[in-house]
Amino acid sequence: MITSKDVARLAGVSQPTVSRALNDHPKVSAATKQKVREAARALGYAPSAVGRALSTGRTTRVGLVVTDLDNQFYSYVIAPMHDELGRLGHELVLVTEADETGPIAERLISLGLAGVVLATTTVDSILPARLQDRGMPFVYFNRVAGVEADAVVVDPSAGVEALARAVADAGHKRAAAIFGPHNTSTGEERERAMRAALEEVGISLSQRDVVHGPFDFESGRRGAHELLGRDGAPSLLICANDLVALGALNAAAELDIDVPGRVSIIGFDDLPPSRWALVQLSTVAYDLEAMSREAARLIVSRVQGDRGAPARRVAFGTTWVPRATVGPSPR
Amino acid sequence: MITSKDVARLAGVSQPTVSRALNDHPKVSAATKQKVREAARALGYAPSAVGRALSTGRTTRVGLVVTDLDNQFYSYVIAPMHDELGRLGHELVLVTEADETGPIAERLISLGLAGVVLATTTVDSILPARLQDRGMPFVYFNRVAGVEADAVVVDPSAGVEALARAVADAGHKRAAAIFGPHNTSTGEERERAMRAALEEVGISLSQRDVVHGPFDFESGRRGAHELLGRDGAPSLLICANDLVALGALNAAAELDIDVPGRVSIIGFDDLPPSRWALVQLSTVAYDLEAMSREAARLIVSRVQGDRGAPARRVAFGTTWVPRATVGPSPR
DNA sequence: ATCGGTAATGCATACGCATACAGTTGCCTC
DNA sequence: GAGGCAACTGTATGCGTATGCATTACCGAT
Repeated sequence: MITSKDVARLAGVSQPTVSRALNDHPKVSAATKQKVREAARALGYAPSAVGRALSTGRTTRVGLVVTDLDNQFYSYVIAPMHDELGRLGHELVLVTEADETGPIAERLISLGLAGVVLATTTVDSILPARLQDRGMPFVYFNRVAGVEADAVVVDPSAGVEALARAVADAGHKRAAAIFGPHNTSTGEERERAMRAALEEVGISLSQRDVVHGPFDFESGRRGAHELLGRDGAPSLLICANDLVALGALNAAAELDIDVPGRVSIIGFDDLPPSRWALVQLSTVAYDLEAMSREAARLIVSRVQGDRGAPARRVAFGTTWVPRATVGPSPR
Repeated sequence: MITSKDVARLAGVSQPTVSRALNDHPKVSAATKQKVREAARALGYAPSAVGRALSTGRTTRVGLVVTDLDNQFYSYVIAPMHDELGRLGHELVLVTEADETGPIAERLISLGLAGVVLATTTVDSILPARLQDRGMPFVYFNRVAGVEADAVVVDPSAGVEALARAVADAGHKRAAAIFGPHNTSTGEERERAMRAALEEVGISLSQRDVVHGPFDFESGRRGAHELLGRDGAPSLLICANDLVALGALNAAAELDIDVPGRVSIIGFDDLPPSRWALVQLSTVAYDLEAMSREAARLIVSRVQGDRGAPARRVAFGTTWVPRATVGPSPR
């Protein structure tokens, strides 16, 4: 390994001078900087992030904490977040932990992360409190929990209300729903917003026609098989997110149920597959890419100093995007 | 920050004893280990990966180098690779670099990565040679380049040959194709295998009916618009991978071309969306998850010592998976 | 010519951990 | 009862970088 000491020897200066020269310290002469830079280039010197981290007590690594990394939702989060972090001189480290009660806080500290983005916090997780105790900066992404902290969230109301009006106008009277888990703020909030909006427009949602499950394809597939398999099923199926809706759409195809002829299906997120011509899922959209980038910016600004600043909350609005999976209520 | 020195003070031992105790060094008495462990727990001590890395000259971070992180193919790679790395006590750091001629080798060294998985190497990339010069262990994933090194690859032949026989039996005589980029080993190899297999069964592939493009959805969409828009287009469209095929399928939907009534479409990879009831893409399958895990195991074993061992090459076989997008040739 | 001052650089050290090596026990053996 | 050995544990040090402080050199001013 090539160290700053090697560069120093070649440039004929001391090691600290190399450090200062390469970090563009103002009290190093231009001539020396030039000399050092040339020596560094000649040797192909790359400063060790490890040495720097130990010396400064800080790293440039940001952790993205996700429990279900195989959920495709995150593929649309990771790319922009990683890109924005890179732009800001930071790296992305993926961290999963099935069990948030375990020693994950210790693990995050141990990894030498500068800060953390929590993307799958459940409301009963003790992780936020632990992180706060330890002084580890963090940002909630999409979901929030008890502890006050920076957060990037979605405000479902606008999109959901527009959706409700649209389906009411299309003549739907009874809805079914596959909602998200109760222990996530996102699940609860969307469910609350949706129930309120449906009630507002006079669409009924019987307890018999509601199931809950994780935010994934299989949950949608299973839920739809259960809800749509029966006789006299509602004409409208509302899903916790797009992946659930895609699962439901596929279940409908498996059951040979016409969409939107017999049932209309609605998602939430507007992931790219929803826009496919083959799919054309009606959904509630928001700017997930911008949201991912915003989370990156928030955690970096938090890491770089303003530890004491009050918690910021950035909310992204939603819009209703009607596509081919919604139609008039049959009969 | 809580350090081993704090633990040492509380436990009434020296710092090195803490280090040895927690690393289960054989020459530390059981009583001392117990005492140290209790002190560590009481303080919530988490060993600093940074300090350890500096001291041992090694980290547990593995980089996954990808140019187009937003390509959904990688979402199906990242989850299992991350999981397997975690199992082996390592972390995954994502690294992208649009320009592989830049100082990326230096960056990889600088980041303090123990090893690297190259997932989007082009055959003309200088990165592998650079890494080899620097003594940075790496593994080719899916694609390979000039420098000899560990590699995890797909052998397309079995699946492609079965595919060719199947479509010949279905009466197809003329094919079109959207192949991958010429500067990727994967693109070239699949094209070669496919051309050979088609020739073997007497299906023609006119130069007019071939386009090349990146391995993504848009490439398939664009290519299909070009190839299928014309009169007298072939009855069979072969795509470089599933994402390309999904793009092509969607283009067909946009053009109102019946699949497989007027054209049969074939992919390569068997990504989960291909299995959706809505999609049912006929494709050449291999075990991408196992492949991702294998890459993780290879790089870790390389990092943990056997630097000198000869390069290993693990090839995954393919099978032909006929689904709904392939049918008999019209007329 | 001497001195103060400033700009530039070197010296010493710290960060947290691991490890070679040097002690310190205590116990066994003869 | 003395020497020796095993079993532990402490001391010293190094990893690569950054930074406070001391030092040098050189300038201008008196």
